[in-house]
Amino acid sequence: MGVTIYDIAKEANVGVGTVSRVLNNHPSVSAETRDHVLAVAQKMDYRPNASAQRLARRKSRTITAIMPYITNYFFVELLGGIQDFLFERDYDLLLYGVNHPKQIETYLQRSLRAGHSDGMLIASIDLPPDYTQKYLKNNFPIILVDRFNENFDSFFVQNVEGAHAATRYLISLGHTRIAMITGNKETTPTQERSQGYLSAVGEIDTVHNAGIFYPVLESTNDGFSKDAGCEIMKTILTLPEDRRPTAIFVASDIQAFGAMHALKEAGLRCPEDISLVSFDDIELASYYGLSTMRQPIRKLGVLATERLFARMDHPKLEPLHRRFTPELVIRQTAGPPPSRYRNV
Amino acid sequence: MGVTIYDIAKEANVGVGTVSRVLNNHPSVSAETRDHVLAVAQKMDYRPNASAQRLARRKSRTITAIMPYITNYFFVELLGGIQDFLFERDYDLLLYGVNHPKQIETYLQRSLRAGHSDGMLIASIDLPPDYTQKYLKNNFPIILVDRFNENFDSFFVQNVEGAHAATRYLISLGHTRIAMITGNKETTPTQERSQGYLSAVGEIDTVHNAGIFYPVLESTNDGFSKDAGCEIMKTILTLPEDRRPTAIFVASDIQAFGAMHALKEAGLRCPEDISLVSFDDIELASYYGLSTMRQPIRKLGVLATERLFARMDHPKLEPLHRRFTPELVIRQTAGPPPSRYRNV
DNA sequence: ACAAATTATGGAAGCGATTCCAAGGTAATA
DNA sequence: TATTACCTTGGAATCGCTTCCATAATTTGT
Repeated sequence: MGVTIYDIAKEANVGVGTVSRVLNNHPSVSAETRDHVLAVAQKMDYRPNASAQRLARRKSRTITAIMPYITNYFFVELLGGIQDFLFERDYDLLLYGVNHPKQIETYLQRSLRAGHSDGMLIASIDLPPDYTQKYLKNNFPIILVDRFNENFDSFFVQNVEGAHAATRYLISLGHTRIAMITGNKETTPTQERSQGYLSAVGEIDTVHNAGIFYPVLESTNDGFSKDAGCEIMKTILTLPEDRRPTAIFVASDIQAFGAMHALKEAGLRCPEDISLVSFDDIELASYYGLSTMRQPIRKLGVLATERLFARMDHPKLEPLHRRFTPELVIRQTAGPPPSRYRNV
Repeated sequence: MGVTIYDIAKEANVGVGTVSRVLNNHPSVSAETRDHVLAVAQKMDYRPNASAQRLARRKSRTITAIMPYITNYFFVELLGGIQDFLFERDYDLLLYGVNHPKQIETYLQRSLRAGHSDGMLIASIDLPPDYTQKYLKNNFPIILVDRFNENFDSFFVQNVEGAHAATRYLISLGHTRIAMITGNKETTPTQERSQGYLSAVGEIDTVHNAGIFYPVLESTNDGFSKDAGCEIMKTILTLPEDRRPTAIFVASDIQAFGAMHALKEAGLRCPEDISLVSFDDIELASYYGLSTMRQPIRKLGVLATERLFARMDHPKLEPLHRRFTPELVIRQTAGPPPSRYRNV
């Protein structure tokens, strides 16, 4: 089929070793020979065979990223951070996008084939325990993003603290009847953010927890969707007004969009009637004036990839855990409660 | 390092050929031998070496997708379509996300290495002419998405017709002073959509083209951004009211969001003061009531990938060109012009 | 019961690179 | 001039698989 280094060697009257050295910029080749071989390679339209190089070098110059197609924004932003870094290093990216939870197992299995890639980034996925063992045993370089595992490098935001800060902010505005809208119960962000929320409302006697609301439908995904947010808000609005929360901490921007929609449909205004603070700070949040907790997503991607390369070079590094504190971005969806409900 | 089929062969007292056949489900192995080999492989925690398989099989079971990080939505949606298809076929996806135009050349170059991947999807990128030649010469399977090239399979939407339909819709509502907001001049969608727009406004004598507005700043990307849309709208709003358009065809949803923002800031309402129709129908368009031209993005991804597999099986297929007609989705951002400007 | 066809198996020869080792040639040192 | 050191070079061995070919063992047909 294609031109091989043997063809070049023959044509250029040198050995294959020399051709290989020229192609890899090895120093011990005379300038003369180098130029000649290069000229021949060019003339013959030589293109190296990546598979053969991978086998011989025992390196794939490829890394794998596995992540769910959660919100578009998170996905793209993280990917952008990763890819910028890889481009500089001349590495390729194998992407396993998870549309359905059952795909995770398959993908993790594939990633275990030797020579498949040199390392892996696992984002927003809880690593199954048996795979924890497998990766540890193989000493395969992996980095967790947006999740914590003590055995592996982990880069994640402090969900508990962030949720706590968001709720505290609502309290500081004078709200005393606060609720939370969140994703499916079994997801990690839901659990951690709920915890932060509960601790904040529990701290002050005059503040009531008006309830934590989960998506009703058992959806295939994590429940962090516009529609879920909309449905949940509708449910909340069926409450009699004197028991209805005046402020809601929404666990994701995308749900907050849905919630705002439901408010608008019900003829209620935000923040005049109900205040919202959410979590993520996706691109459109700024645009629609959502007050939210900002996560440094792109930064997470870049730093995690950087660490992956460090680990590929030095497999024996101790696990590193870096936590990032989300930052409150104040915009227009949260304000004081309606005067009739104002602080005692 | 790892366990090879030779290790298994020795341990199981069989030849390597037999081990390979077992692992590949080749029919001519006795059930007995098969079970035994499988048991040994399992026991030794054998994991095949992907690089060696690629080299020996002369197949990488990988395809490459190269596409710009344009709007998040387009990107993710297309990728989702591609990946769903690949998952079924047990193929891997190598992703080249383009953040900056200069990366394109590098990526195309890499894709040309033999054994790198078995085929490629090129989305929303105009193929440089010299690469057209290279791919043709190599007979490397490539499929174009969202772009047309007569030499290759192309899956694309009819921009001209779509823009024409959008503009006609505004005209049908009674508008006579219409403008267009679009991306950078040199991009294909801008050119094609402008053409459709111009032909529509040119068809009727009473309708005036109030101008095609491009992004002011020379941005590194294509100009289809929220900010660009916002800036352009601000410029338009500086026009004296009797020369200001009553309707605008915006070449992308994302710019329309920016334009709506500018309108709101200026205290104008949509559609009461100015009507908008845009293009793309990204996820949030439905949510914010944007009237727009819908592109079947995911479908494009699935069909293109399907075709890529057909081409990998039969490299000699004639180029196939499939055009998709965008569909007008009527929501709330377009209505009749203010009464004082209503039709003569 | 014997030839022919079928089924299982072992193992050598690839796939196309990298890399190490031996060796030839040249220059430097004494 | 002899010895040592260094720079280039050729080519065999290797990476870990697949696959083809030859052969042995078994089954089928007559």
